[in-house]
Amino acid sequence: MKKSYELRKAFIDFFTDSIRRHKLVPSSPLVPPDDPTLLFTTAGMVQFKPFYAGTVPLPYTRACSVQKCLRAGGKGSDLENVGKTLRHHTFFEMLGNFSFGDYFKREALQWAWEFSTQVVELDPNRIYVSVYEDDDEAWDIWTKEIGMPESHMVRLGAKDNFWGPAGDTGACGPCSELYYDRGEQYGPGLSFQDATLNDHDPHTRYLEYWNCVFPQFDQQKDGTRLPLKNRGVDTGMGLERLTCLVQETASPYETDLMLPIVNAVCELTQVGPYQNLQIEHRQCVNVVADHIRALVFALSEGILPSNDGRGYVLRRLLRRAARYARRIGQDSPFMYQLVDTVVGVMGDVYPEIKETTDLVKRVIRTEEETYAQTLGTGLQKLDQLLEKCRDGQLTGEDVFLLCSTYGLPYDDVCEVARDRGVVVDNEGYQQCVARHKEESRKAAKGTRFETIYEDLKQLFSEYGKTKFLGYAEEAIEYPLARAEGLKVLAVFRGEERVSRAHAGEEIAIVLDATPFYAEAGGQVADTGGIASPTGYVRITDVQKSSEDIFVHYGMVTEGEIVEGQEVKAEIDVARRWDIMRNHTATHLLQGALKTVVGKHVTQQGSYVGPDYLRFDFTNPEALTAEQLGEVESLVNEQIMKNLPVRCAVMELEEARKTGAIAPFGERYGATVRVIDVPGWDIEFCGGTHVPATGCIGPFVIVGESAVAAGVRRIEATAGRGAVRVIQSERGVVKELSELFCVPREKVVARAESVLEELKGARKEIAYWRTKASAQEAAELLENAPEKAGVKVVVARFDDMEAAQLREVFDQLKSRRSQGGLAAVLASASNGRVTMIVGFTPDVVSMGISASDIVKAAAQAVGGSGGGKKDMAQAGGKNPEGIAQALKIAKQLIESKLG
RNA sequence: GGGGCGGUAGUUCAGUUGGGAGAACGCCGGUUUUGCAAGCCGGAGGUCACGGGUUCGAAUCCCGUCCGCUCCA
Repeated sequence: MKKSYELRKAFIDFFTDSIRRHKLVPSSPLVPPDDPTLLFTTAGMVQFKPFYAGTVPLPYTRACSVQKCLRAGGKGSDLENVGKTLRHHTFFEMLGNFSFGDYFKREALQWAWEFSTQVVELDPNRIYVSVYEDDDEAWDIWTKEIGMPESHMVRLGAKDNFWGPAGDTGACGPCSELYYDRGEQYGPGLSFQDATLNDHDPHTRYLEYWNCVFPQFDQQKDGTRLPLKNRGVDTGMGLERLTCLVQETASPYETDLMLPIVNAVCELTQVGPYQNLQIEHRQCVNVVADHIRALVFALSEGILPSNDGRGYVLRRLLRRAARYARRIGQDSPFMYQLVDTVVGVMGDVYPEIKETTDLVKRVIRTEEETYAQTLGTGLQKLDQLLEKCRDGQLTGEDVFLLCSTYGLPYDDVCEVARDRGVVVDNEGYQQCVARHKEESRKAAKGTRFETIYEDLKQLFSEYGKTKFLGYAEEAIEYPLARAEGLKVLAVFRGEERVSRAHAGEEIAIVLDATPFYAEAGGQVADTGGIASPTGYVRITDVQKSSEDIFVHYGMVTEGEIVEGQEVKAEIDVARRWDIMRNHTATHLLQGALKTVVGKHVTQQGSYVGPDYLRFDFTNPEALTAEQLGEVESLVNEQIMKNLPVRCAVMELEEARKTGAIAPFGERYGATVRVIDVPGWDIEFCGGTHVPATGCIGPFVIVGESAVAAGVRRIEATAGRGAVRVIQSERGVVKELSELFCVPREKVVARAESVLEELKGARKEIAYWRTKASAQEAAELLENAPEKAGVKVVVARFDDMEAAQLREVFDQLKSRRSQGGLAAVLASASNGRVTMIVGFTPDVVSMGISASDIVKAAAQAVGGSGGGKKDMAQAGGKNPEGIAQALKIAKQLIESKLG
């Protein structure tokens, strides 16, 4: 029986042989570089999209690959199907052969047939085929040239046999799919046509295993389809399914690719042997086995679970797996223990997952633990809501609240409610979900280039991408700050393309070439100005579109600017120097971190601006003060060596050989810039740098913090920013040393002793204050008139706060153990009045409210107040009125007592 | 990108039209005990995330920022 690794090899050998001559291309990362329309690589053709579109020169016209794919978020997600069917996966490997303007349907189909029947020796009589409804060409190739009987054929509509595009735009076209009849035991008497046309194949008797797509259209953002520049072939065969057919297992989960993982799940959860499980329980195991593979691969590429974008997809994968595990009685963290199994099965083919094993385990475990906590608080909240609901129904709003706010899955809510005999308002819940989705969708529209997207696209087709002058040879030695003779290609005011714009208007400008760097790779955009013969524009931001059109945002400050004009552009060169210093310093920092903290340090993001830089990287724990000091020293040493900073543009493959760090992967076929600080750091980078490290000047780390679980952030500054930091810190120390009248090195000890003294003094003050107020309280009480068994104390203290007045009242109360007490106390300080009125409980029970009294009295001091019946306070701005206020309060209390 | 919830003692949290910052556990001291656990008595520990605003007065209301959780895109 053929093993999965033999099948991979057989496929590659078949297509790279001397007849077929395909170029073997390595799998691209799961995160497609430079394709924001796509969350993940969902098919083998993703990395070749520009080849079909014709936006890059073709390095070859035939290729084949074994591509790791993830279909778990966004368009083309199979997440919900995993567990429901036996054939779906979120993570899988796709074997594919591709033609870009080279061969077309005939060769593609013949080779698919040949590989199926002769190389892996599937039974020709059990192969069936579908074609797109009006694709007679493919139909004829199958029936007339290959000899497929019409009884083995079916024509299907766009839903099944029109593929793509991957993402929102790009290559798409009709396809022809190969199916394999797995035999009577998976659907007795079921015909191929009935299975595919009517979806009558619950046990997947006819397993679709190879999709041959013939891309010939280029789908636009608005949905229209233009002819594709390089029409060709794009096939994809799921390795898991092929292996299932060749090894004749009941499902892909029982092949040598998945079974070791499946068995490990069974062992860890102690459910017993997989073969003995009921079908529902098997599917739970499948879900865990599938999702853990997806997680290991995605995490190894540096994505971390988070609450949006790709990270959110990972979080959902993990939680879905955890939820299914709970169904088979596993409610404590365990999945992190499966990482080794996955690496054992896949690590030889994909060595990248071997290098990150520890980090991946740690991330998974933490995520499992936090999910358990989320579920815990969610269940607690559910408990409260169930207590509250009396008529035996949980409203849709409540259920939605639990899901959207506390993250408790809908299924779990229903389950618990059912056990308590409570009905769930499913309809109301669905309404809430629909409303929520609608609101989110509305809000998501209107991203940066949405409104002028079509115009930018047209500019691209007319003029090509904006030429960035900052990469020019002379610019590397010294930033190219100024350029003349540039042409204004377009001017935008808001969403509208205009021919001219006037002083005072906020606009966006596109030029044919520019010295301005557009924000990318963490480096902020340049600022500066654009001068035309008739006006001047102050530029504050520059962004580039996915076609590399630079859009300069700014305001017309003088005259007017007109489309078609020749203009001069000048960036703020001092600011650019600051940015370049910080950027090169960032590279030195990465090198230093790898040296001091360890090789596992990988970049998670960065920010490079004129005044400081930020660098996020993977590390499980905070750096110690010693490590930070060492990193800072190492960076400064590299600066002092004045190393040259070299920049080279080369092919990706060539660049890889240099050992350059490519943190987020690169699209194949592209040329890349490599920034090399010899002997210290080499990485792919599109940013601008100083010519030699000596230009950086001093480098200072200003902070270290956590960004997410397993990710730390260092903030630092170089050059002028660093000088400012040093000067300001020296200033602080100097001031302190002068204040304390001690030399600098004794400042800390002195501050400590002063704090200690202060603490003691405060205690002492509190002690004496209490004692003094006790004394005063005694006297007050002694001299106070008594009416109806209630002592009425009215007194003025100055320079006391409300809290201190209350303290006096407390003293009075504790001295008046028998009989009632009413107190009115006031204080003036800094031209403001504070007043409190307090009663003992028996006074309150006579129907007098402290709050009413204080309100009435406060009017005399030009203020207001309020509080409770037994204690109220007020404030005012008129100290002269205190005597009057006290009088009013006294009279009111006495009249009520009387 | 948008919606919801949250940030109070070392920890888990309470704090009800805005009016004395609290509980439990943990910690320290004392007492009891052969010793330990437990009990009893006492104590320390808080920029109520941060910054503005409203108010006589804000943990509480409003606005903004940061962070965490969560759902959707």
